[in-house]
Amino acid sequence: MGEHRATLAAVAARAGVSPSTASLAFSGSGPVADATRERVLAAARDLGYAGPDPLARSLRRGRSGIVGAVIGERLLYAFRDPVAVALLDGIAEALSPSGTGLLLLSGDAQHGSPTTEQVSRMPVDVAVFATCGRDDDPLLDLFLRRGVPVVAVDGPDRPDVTVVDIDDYGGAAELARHVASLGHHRVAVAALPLRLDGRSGRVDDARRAIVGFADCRARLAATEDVFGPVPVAEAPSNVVEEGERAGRLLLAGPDRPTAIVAQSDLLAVGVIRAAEALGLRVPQDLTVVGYDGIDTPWLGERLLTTVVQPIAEKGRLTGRMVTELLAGQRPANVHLPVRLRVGTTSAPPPSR
Amino acid sequence: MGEHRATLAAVAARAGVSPSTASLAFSGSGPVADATRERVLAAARDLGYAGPDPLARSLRRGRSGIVGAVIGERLLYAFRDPVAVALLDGIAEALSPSGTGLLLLSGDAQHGSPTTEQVSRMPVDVAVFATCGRDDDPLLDLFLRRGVPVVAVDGPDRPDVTVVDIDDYGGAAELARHVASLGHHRVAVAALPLRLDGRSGRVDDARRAIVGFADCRARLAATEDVFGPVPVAEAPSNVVEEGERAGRLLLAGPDRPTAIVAQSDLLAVGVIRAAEALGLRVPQDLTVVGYDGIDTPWLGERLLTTVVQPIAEKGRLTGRMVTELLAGQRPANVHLPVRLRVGTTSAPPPSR
DNA sequence: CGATTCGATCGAATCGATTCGACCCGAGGA
DNA sequence: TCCTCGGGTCGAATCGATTCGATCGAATCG
Repeated sequence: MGEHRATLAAVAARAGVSPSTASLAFSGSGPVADATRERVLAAARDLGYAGPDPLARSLRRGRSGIVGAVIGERLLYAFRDPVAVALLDGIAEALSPSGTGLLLLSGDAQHGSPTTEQVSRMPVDVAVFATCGRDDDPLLDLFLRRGVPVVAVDGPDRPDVTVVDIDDYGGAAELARHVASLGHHRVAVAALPLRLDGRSGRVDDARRAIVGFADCRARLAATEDVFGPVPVAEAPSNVVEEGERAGRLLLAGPDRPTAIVAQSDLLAVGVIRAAEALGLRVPQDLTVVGYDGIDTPWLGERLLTTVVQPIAEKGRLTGRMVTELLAGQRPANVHLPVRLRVGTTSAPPPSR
Repeated sequence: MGEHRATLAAVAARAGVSPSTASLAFSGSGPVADATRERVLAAARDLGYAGPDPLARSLRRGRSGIVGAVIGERLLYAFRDPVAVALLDGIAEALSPSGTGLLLLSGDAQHGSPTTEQVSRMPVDVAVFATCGRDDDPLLDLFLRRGVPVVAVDGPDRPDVTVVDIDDYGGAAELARHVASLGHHRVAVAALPLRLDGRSGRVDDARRAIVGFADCRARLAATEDVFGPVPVAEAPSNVVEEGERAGRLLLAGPDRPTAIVAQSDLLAVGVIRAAEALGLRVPQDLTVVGYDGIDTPWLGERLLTTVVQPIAEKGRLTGRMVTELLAGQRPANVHLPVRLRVGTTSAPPPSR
């Protein structure tokens, strides 16, 4: 165990060839006589040499063969979000043929987690900001300064990053018009995190000023462009439980809304749970709508009224952007359309 | 864009110090006068130098700061499996303080995916076989040959790898005895993949001989030690849909079982769906039991009878094993206990 | 006041491969 | 027969940092 691992030079020496030839024998690039290759491979076998050291190879080549996926929250939360998972899967699938690996990175430094500096020191060829396209993410700048190309999903619209996003505003607006056309006036919003700092609860003006996520901001703007200013409860992360908390909060007040616009399907499921815990029927007593268009097994036969985004395609396209960047190209931004799906969780408000 | 990125040497030259001093100024290890450090940092700022190149640093240090997580199937499938996700989350959490990254690796080479060779060339300090502790995984040997320590979860019991697993046999046996004590004799099994080759359907003797996964094998053995040989339907991956297919298959025959033992909760949910589609009531007409003890929102108020494994702890412990290996130690194997949870999906067989 | 120590800095070796240009030699063309 | 051409091989530079040991001046100690 103490002995050092065999190196390519050692193998070359044993095979009686120069290191350069040994390298050629392994990498396959360049002409090598079959006999020589055999000799090198045999020597490698004798010495227990399992191929060139990835680190040395990467240093020389100038690339690591690794793509970083920045996910904002704890792995657990990101993985509970079907949208994030599908996205990562799409990236992984697109990357697979080239043998590129996917490295999970945590964006926001929290208790015990590595510093942003540390994270940006990871050897990635491209960084994908998967679930946290915050406008002013320091990590984003760090990667760019380092010369690492960045793809931002639903991310900030900056000239130096490639953006893949959906028509957040358009979808949210169409959804809002649907709710309005049913006759609702008293509407409230269960919002995605405005910023990843763990805060939750009712959003006041000060808090509202710092909305850092493009998607969250666009959806909220669309809703308020239809209904005017509405009460907003913020969930600290995109999970059912937090949707339930936000729902309880919104339904507790004296002026109970007749419709709640949740900024994601997971939050919507939570809101529905909160409503039912209070004895409210959905949609008879309360209309609840979501965003994303994921499977919602929690709801049984009911179909959530929501905006369906092309998740799988988003993932695939993101993956393609990455491979293009790896190939040295500068791909154009992509803006995907969404579609309103009217389900069984929206209805006219109860007549008083 | 064409100009080469600044190097530490360039920064050192501009600051009027030697590269060694500049290195010290960045890494912080070793004594550097404050004034000197300032000068170096200023030079770095001028040159747009964002810190040492991770690849070079890794080569010199001999470690990459990356841990590989080998997940057997497509990302999408692994992420749909709450057990796998919780495991990864636990690892990520344990790794977080040290700033170590988690690299997702696909174990089994399939269409379009990188070869096993390619995967084993990733610069990882430790490899965790997260959801695919196949006994004879070639990837496992490749990593070991390369000198990369391996942690196998539910993995093969080999002297050269660290194993974290649960009492699969014990749990499955207790579960089987529970089912037997209810009076069931005609029992069938909906099995996890015996091997990751996409095959599904009824398992004959030839197929049975190649059970490659320790957990799957142990659970099956325990069931048959109680009931004797039973019909087995194999799911090609651990998702609800495949459980449903397996369920339909098992329920289709002339000699319909009165109880189906699913090797995971996800499969059990699928089996229940299949049963209900056939007009069978669970548990009155059919007993269905699972394994894992995850949340099953699909079942509404019903509680699955299952074996609960300590998922979160498994993840944490796996993470700890990894950090110990990174510290150069050789941790001992861990074997976690499980617990039978009797829910509302098991009952005596219908009287004829 | 001479000897010792400590802090700050520097030189040079090293990590392990890749790759460019040069070189050699045998075969084919003029 | 001489010249080219190209397959096969080798030397040496290079990728970009880290780190060990040496050096040097200043401060401390006896």
